[in-house]
Amino acid sequence: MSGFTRYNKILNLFSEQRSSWTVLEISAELKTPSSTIYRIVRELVLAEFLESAAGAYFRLGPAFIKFNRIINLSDPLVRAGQPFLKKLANENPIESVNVLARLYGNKVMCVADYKTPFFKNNTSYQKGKLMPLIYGATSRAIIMKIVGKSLEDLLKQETFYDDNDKDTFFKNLKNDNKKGYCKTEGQVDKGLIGFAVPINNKKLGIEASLSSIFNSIDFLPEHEPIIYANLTSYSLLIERYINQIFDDIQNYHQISS
Amino acid sequence: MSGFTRYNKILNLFSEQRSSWTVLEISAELKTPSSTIYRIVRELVLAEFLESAAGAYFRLGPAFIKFNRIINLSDPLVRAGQPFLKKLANENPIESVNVLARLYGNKVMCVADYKTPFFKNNTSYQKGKLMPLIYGATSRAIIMKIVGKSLEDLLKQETFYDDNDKDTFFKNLKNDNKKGYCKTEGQVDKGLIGFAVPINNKKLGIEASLSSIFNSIDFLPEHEPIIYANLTSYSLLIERYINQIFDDIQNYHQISS
DNA sequence: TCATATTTTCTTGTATTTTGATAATTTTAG
DNA sequence: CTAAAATTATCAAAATACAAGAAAATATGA
Repeated sequence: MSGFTRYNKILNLFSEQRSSWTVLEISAELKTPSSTIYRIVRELVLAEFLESAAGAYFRLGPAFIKFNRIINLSDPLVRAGQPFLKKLANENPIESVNVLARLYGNKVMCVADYKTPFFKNNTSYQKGKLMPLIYGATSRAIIMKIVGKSLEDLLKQETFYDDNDKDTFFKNLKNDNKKGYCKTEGQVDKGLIGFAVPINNKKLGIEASLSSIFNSIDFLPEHEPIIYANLTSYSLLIERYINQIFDDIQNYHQISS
Repeated sequence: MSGFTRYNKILNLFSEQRSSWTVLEISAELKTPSSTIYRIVRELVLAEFLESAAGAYFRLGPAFIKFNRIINLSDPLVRAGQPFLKKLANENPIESVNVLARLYGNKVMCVADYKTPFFKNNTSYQKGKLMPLIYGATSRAIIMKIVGKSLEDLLKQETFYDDNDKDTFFKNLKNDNKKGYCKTEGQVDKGLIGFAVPINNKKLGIEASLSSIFNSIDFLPEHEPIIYANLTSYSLLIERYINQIFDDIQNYHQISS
């Protein structure tokens, strides 16, 4: 273990399922002497990436809350998309969850969302939660704009159920590209139906999607064109706004240098 | 620069005011050769603590969003307090922002909040933003339960305007303790009035506060007893709930070991 | 309260990493 | 396509992380 890995391995032990660890537990898990772990943990506590809790346990520290806020205030995608999610929700014909998601390694992560007040179910897409790459409209809308070697690399780690499953996936992807949007039902959450369109900005390296998710039971076929129209127009607005934010950042850097 | 410091120094350059940096800029700022910075930045990008953006710029990476989510789902204070904020808001006689805040080093940080739909102004207390220790009810309610050497250490870094200012501060603190809650007007944000009560759990090492903030213009003296009663009863509920969560965690660790 | 157990820090020579100057390569922009 | 900019690779010297046990500090419980 060397470099940042040494710290990252410890931080990555802390999960939704297990959010507190003692030094001895970490030491056992990573097969590393406890004196070493004590030293590293002390460093992380000093930097507020960990904090000590009751009974010799440690948990993730407030530095993450601080940096998360900075991202929310400054990430061009979040900044550009966040303000439109509520508006999109209000223009949808039925109760919905609206999600802005992006590629994160070879998973998909929601970075902003808005749920209408009376939408009862929960989607699996929650801010910060990693989601599978090949299931659900939210994810597929992101991949549909990726081509060639990039796509190949991305899918390299995915395992399809069988060759037929794989063929269907690629056929759907092609179809999505023709239509301009994705639609899936029950792929990620039973009882929910999702629609998504891609959001891209090559200059800024943004590969993302905007989606609206509904209860299958509320959804009627005549809603589809409205949903699609809303998604499309808001995705264009967001893309335009991203460019504007980019220009602002450029100007800022030019002035201050 | 050694150990985690070397990574932390770089990460801490990224702020609300300046959220993207090039390697050369970092190198100049930290007076460290660029070849070294390139190597460290590469490590941080690999771990997704940074990500590369357009034009050779880097910004904070999605790892922070991921870990922030884990904290929201698992931090005892956030878990215990979050569900009550909306209820507290609804029982207040006027529109309000309701904040759960905690000690973070020698600053105060909001970790959860709920604003009633028609509250127009913004408070400075935002999730993840560091706030001064000695101004505002939210902060003072946290310090009021800290005594002796801990208090001394905490205040060591604070600079009071003059001796008179300092005296007033300690007199207020004593008074707050007698009343059981804090009230300040316009200390942090002009036009806002804040009420706060402490939330503590010695076993878990929690030093926090619960507060309701109102527009001064909406506030009438007869609201005060209701506000105070609400804050007090919810703070007790939250403290009890924290204990329950603590027991759950204890059980979890006993079962899994 | 004191004695005991647990947690954490300290100490040390040695092994491992990190560093930074420079060169080589890749990417970007016109 | 070319030139500039950004990034990676190399490698010996310098810095530091490591492991193991001892020591200290802290928590626990009768």
